[in-house]
Amino acid sequence: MSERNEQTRQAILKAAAEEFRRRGYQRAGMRDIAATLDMAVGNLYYYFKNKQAIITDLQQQTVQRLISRAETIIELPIRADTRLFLLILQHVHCINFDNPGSFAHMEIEELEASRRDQLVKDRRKYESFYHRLIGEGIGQALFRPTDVKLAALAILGAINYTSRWYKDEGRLDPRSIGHVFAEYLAQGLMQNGLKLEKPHTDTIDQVLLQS
Amino acid sequence: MSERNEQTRQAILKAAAEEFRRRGYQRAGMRDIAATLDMAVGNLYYYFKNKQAIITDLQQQTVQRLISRAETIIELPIRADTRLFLLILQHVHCINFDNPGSFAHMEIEELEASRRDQLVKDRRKYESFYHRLIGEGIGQALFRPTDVKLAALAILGAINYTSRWYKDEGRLDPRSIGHVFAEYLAQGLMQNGLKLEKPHTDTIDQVLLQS
DNA sequence: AATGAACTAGAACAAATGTTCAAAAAAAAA
DNA sequence: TTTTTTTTTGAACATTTGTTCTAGTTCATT
Repeated sequence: MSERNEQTRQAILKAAAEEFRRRGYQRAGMRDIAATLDMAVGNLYYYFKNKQAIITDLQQQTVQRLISRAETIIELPIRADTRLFLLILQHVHCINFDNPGSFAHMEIEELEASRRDQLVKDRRKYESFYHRLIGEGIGQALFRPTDVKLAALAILGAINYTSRWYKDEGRLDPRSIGHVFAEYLAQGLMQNGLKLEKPHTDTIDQVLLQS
Repeated sequence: MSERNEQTRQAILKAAAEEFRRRGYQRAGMRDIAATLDMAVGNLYYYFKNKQAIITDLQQQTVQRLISRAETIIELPIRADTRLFLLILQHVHCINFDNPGSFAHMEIEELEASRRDQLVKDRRKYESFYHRLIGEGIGQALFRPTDVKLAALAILGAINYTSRWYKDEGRLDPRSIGHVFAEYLAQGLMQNGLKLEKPHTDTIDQVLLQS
């Protein structure tokens, strides 16, 4: 793999993500993606086996970044609610800034079994960080008792939905949105009377800069 | 329009919703929908102008029900947080029980302009109930100050995402899920130290039975 | 039973889709 | 420059898609 090769590959991924975000995975055709790059259709197949390989690579890249950051966050020597805040903020930032559009298409049911299984596995792994953190918070009586899995699904739903309405030209940037979401969704789990402890600004910076 | 006609029409809508939920709007073909009903493809076009008309009708039906219930809820002589609880619970119930699958497909960008505009208008109207209720709660110092529109988007995201993972055979029914979500998402807005006041069971029943 | 309307069937069509392939062009190596 | 490898092209193919159309069947009404 040459340097040039890898660059083109990334360019294709970027264009595809953009197209998937604009028109959805189904509607975005290989010809559209090629056209964005002033490239012939067939050339895409020199870099990717097929269309599924593109969306899979895209989502894999994103979920790996999410997991990598989550692993860092969960080990930080700070309160569970503060870590949950970071986890949420980072996720919003990732899918709207670092890897925009890669999570626009969520229906993975019809991917080839092997690709789908790997993705599902990684997503589960990422979700488990939420489960662990929420469970930990409940155990420490920081959070009130609640259904851990449902809470995680609520949080992830709110976050992932952002990629449906977020626009670069909009009123708020991903970081601001992430901040509001993190505060709302983490505070909502807190025991009555307890107040969420937000992370320091430099801790946030540190997390968002990772990989 | 005869009785028979209307029945078949509804049967088609139901089958289509099921198919859309299972495979997504794009992937669900007219032939699939017809096959579910043991019906010829062409016959679908006797009842609906085209595929877009089906999804539009489906979503219109759902959003009308959501609006209708929201109008009732917002006028109830109870606290704003309690009404927000009802609004959320009812929404979860509606898209997973009353009109399952109708919100599975959310990308309305490529509908004919007239259909899309009407849908967008109705969705905005429905969203505005959240804006009003959250704004009211902030005004009464029940909720802490926050970005009203972002909070509404977070709530709607969490709710609409349920139709991606909810299964009839699952651990929890739509009402239980709605209950947990409503409690979490309404409590999360509450002023520090204030506790959400849940509605009475019969109030909930009354709302869920409507239309 | 006869008539007209309501409904259904399924082949056919045009457009769009993902994908393949052989040839050409560009780049790198000799 | 010549040769070899890498990259690009764009036409062609097989499917699948939404949709149309005509002919047939079923149904209600008289």
